[in-house]
Amino acid sequence: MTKTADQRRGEERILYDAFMAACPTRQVFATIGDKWAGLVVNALADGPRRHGELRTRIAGASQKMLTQTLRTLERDGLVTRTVTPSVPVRVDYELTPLGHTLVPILAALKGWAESNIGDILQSREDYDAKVVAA
Amino acid sequence: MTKTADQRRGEERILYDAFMAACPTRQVFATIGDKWAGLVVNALADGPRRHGELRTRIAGASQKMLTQTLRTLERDGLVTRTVTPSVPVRVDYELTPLGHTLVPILAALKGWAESNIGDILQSREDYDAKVVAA
DNA sequence: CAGGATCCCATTCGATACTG
DNA sequence: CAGTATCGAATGGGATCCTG
Repeated sequence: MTKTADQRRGEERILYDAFMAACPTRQVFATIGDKWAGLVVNALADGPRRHGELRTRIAGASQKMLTQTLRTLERDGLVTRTVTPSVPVRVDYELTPLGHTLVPILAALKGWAESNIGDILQSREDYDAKVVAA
Repeated sequence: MTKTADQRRGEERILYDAFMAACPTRQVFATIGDKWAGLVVNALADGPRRHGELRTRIAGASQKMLTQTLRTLERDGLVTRTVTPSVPVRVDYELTPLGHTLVPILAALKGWAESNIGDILQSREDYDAKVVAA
């Protein structure tokens, strides 16, 4: 009976896993909270884009990450992928209706971020200054 | 002149770094898009909590991650950390006014997730079925 | 009770090279 | 042009032990 605490942790962890598996928010967060997904959705917000266009618009994303992100979004039904089998293949990505409903949410988040980034940066400076002093 | 493409990538990367450094949304996302930060903010939405309470409410977060997340949120000025030097130390965490303004945004995201999780899960099933078939 | 310090495994992501 | 495959570095995150 000495490991009661540890055992409890283990049980909590199992409960947590079950809870998480059923938690919609986290599952969704796993996709759209992704490093690139938000940028991609924004880049697609005002119309379809070709793969190459996205690479340009989201300069900095490696081709690997871009493809990977697009696959995830496609899997979740947020974007469609349309292949036109011409001579150099052409692939277009476009937001689905569901994907479009996400845009305002992201916009709200973006708005909040832009409104409060000043305070946050200031807070970080203060905090870091205090830590150095301590 | 043969490595033009590579060089362009490198230049894009530098521009990207500069852009990212100045992009408020991404900086904020780095904090609140974190695996645990959202849960913590939610757990604090309706009042201050002690460290131990948070551990219980967010069962599954290791103590390390909880502390780390709280530190980040504190640094960003979203929560306050109050130490009461009693015999067993007591530490309370509470959302700042700024932190509270984030709650509705998170709630919107949560609402969207809960509304659309069904479609998303269905889409994943369909997608996976197609992949297996291919 | 709160949380710092370590160890260590799993995943992420970028760079590079290759295919249709 | 779009995408896949592989490798290696970096990071995230959990388990454990220790302090005030």
